[in-house]
Amino acid sequence: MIKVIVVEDHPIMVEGLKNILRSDAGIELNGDYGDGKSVLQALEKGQPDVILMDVNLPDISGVTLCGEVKKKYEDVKIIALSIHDEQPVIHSMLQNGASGYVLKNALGNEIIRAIYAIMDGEEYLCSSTKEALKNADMELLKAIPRITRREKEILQLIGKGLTTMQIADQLFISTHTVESHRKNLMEKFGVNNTTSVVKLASEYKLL
Amino acid sequence: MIKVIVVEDHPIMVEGLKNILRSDAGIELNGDYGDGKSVLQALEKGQPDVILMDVNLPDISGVTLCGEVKKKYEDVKIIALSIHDEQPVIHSMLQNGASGYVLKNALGNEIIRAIYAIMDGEEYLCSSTKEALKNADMELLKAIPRITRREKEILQLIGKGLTTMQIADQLFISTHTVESHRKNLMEKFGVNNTTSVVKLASEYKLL
DNA sequence: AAAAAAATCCCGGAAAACAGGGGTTTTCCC
DNA sequence: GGGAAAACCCCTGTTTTCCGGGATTTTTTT
Repeated sequence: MIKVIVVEDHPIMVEGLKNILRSDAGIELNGDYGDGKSVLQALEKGQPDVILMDVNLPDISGVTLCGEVKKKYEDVKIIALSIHDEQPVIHSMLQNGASGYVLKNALGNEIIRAIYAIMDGEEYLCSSTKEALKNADMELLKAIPRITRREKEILQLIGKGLTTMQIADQLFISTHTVESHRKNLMEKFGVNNTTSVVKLASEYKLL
Repeated sequence: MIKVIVVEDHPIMVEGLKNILRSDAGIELNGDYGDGKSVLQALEKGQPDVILMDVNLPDISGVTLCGEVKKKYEDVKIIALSIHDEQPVIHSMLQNGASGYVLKNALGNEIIRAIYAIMDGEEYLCSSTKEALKNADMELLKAIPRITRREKEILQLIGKGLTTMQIADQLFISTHTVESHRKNLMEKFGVNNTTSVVKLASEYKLL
């Protein structure tokens, strides 16, 4: 029996997943958790074979959670579940140790297939995910940029529509500093204006 | 028996909803559809009492679909299902005739409760939705701005990171015209820079 | 304790966006 | 069909952002 746990904050979705998993005799559902903290606690008392993990959780990002789980329990396989097909999101999850990536618009049996595939040591990507990755060559694929606390702070204020000067005033730093951060954000996101930074940040749920 | 149909593009979610609806003896599930077009077709051959409708569909926006369905079949009650708790989204759905709004992180029985409530002629909002609406007084609530074809086009190009001049070139209009549209977008969204426009548009899934 | 990363500050010129004005053509409603 | 509103188009001056370099001081990590 393959032991599976589900990490997902939408109860209706959990309901659907339970249903799907129940339909397969070789899979045993060992509990579900609505956020990152509770699953980390639960793992201390024993690990499943596979975690089905939503990428958007209420407390911490799926990318971070995935990395932490794999660091502590390297044998646990993780399948990412997501509504995003943005390449950097997919890429970041895989880099953080996920063995599979299945979009939420996938059919139920793709989940089952994914579980068996990764138990066989394969990496499983659902068809839409493959489609999304196909166009870019893996080498050039950008991950979600890692931004610092301060940068995030400034990003959020920019998102609120504040100008450089207003941000400087609010954080008690000079406008030059704000501009530096702005510049670094553009650099990290690989774009050349703040609008695009905000758009990407919004897509990656960084705001 | 209350006849219900589900409009939702995530099969796993549909699975969960089916499960929940099956558990109630007074509700009968009359089919599910993955996009707006197919549900409009299906409605021509007969209407249910209630439609559970996802706000984010692959083909048309839930807001539009809701309006169209209500225009043709005013007796059909609609419950919006959504992951967003943004006020303008909620407001727009309700203005377009939805009788209920339930967030996807709601518990299964909230769906059941919502169905019965709206069949009694009430309006049903789940607790998180009420929370989201509470802070703003209803009078001032902004709906999602209605933008024109051209404006949307320009919005998308801005979202791609193009400058005014690049957009002008691409659409064969002058930079001044682009700036006018930019201005109108800011006006309609009630903000004073493009970055905020893009952020909001992204939240409302207008890009 | 050394090295790396983050956060802070600085400049000047070029490029773009913004604000506030105007006008013409569609579209929609009565 | 006619009037109003919306959509679309254009212009000028001012403000803000962007780009290209810098530099110094804290943290954090190894």
